[in-house]
Amino acid sequence: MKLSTKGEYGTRLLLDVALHSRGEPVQLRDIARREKLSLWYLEHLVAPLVAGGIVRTTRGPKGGVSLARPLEEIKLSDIIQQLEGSTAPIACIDDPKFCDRSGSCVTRDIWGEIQKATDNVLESLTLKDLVERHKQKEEAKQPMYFI
Amino acid sequence: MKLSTKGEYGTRLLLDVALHSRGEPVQLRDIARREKLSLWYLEHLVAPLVAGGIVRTTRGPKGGVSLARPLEEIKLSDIIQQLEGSTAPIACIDDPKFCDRSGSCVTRDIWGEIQKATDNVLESLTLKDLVERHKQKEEAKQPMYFI
DNA sequence: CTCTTTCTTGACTATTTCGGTCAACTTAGT
DNA sequence: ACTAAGTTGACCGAAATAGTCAAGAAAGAG
Ligand code: FES
Ligand code: FES
Repeated sequence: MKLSTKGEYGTRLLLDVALHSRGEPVQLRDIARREKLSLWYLEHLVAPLVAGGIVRTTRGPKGGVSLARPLEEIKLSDIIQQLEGSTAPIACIDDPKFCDRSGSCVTRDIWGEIQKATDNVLESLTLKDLVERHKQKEEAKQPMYFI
Repeated sequence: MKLSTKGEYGTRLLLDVALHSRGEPVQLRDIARREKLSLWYLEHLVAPLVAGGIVRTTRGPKGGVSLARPLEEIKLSDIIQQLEGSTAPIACIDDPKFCDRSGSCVTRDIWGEIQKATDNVLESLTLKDLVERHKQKEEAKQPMYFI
C-alpha cells in the first residue's frame, strides 16, 4: 500500500506553490530549495501536472509554475490520479479482464472497498484544505502574544 | 497504492484453506492447483503466516496447513500486516524520524488519514466474512430449484 | 536581434523491489 | 527405513523506482 515519491513530492510541490504564489509564478528552483528536492526530479513531476490541467507554466525570466485553477478546485484525488494513476490496490479492479475468475472473486470486492475508502479521503480534500491546515499549524507554533 | 502479490495471494490462500479444511490440514499442493499459484511461491507465503500465528502446519504424510484460530478471529488486517507489513502509504508515518520536517508536515497527516481509512476496512473484516460472502456468491449463481 | 533565464523533453543509469524458481534439509507418519 | 509432506534460504531475471543530465525551445530584457 505504498505511495511512490511522485505522489509524495508532487503533493508537497503543489502545496509549496499554493503557499508561495503571490500572483507571479513560483520558480522550480525555489521549490527545490525549500522542499529539499532535486530540481531535475521536480521537472518530471511538473509535466504530468501540466497535462492534467492542474498547473500552468511560463518559461523565460520570471517564469515558473502557477496553479491553473482556484485552490478549492484542486482535489487531492486529482493530484494522485495524475501522478500515480489509479488508486486500485490491484489491477483487476480497473480491468476485470485482468483476472479470469472475475465475477466470483470475493477478495476482489474487498480491494474495491479499500480503494473506495482511500478515494473518499482523497476526494474530500482540496489544496485549500491543505493550506488552511498548514496555517493552523503555523499559528499553533507561535504563542498568541496578542491576547 | 498497490498491493503486492503476497497480500493478494496470501488472502486467497487463507480463504482457500478456510473453504476446504474439514478437520484435516489442507495441502499446499492442492491449494496451488485450485488457486493456480506456484507451489514454490506459496511456501514463501506460509512462512510469515505461521510466524504470525495465523496458521499451523504439520509435516509429513497427510500434513498441510490449517488455521490456528477460529475463522472469526482472523482479521484481514492480521493477514496484510503479516504479509505486507504496515499499511502506511509512506515511511514517516511509522517512523517520524524518517522525515526531518516531522511535526509540521501537513501532507503527512493526510497519508495518516488514508492509512486509517484502509485499516478500518481491513479490521472490520474476518475470514468468516469472506467465507460467508463466498457462499452467498455461490448461491446466487445457482437458480433456486427448491422454490 | 541577441542574450539570458526558465521550463521541456527525452535519454540514461543505478538501485531496489517483485515475482518466481529451486535444491537441500527437517520432520512426521507408516 | 522410506516416503510424504513442509522449511529454509540461496538465487535469478524482469520490472519499477528514483534520480541525473544534456540539448533544446519559449519568453523577456536590453
Ligand atoms: S479477480 Fe482479481 S484478485 Fe480475484
Ligand atoms: S514528514 Fe514525511 S512526508 Fe512530510
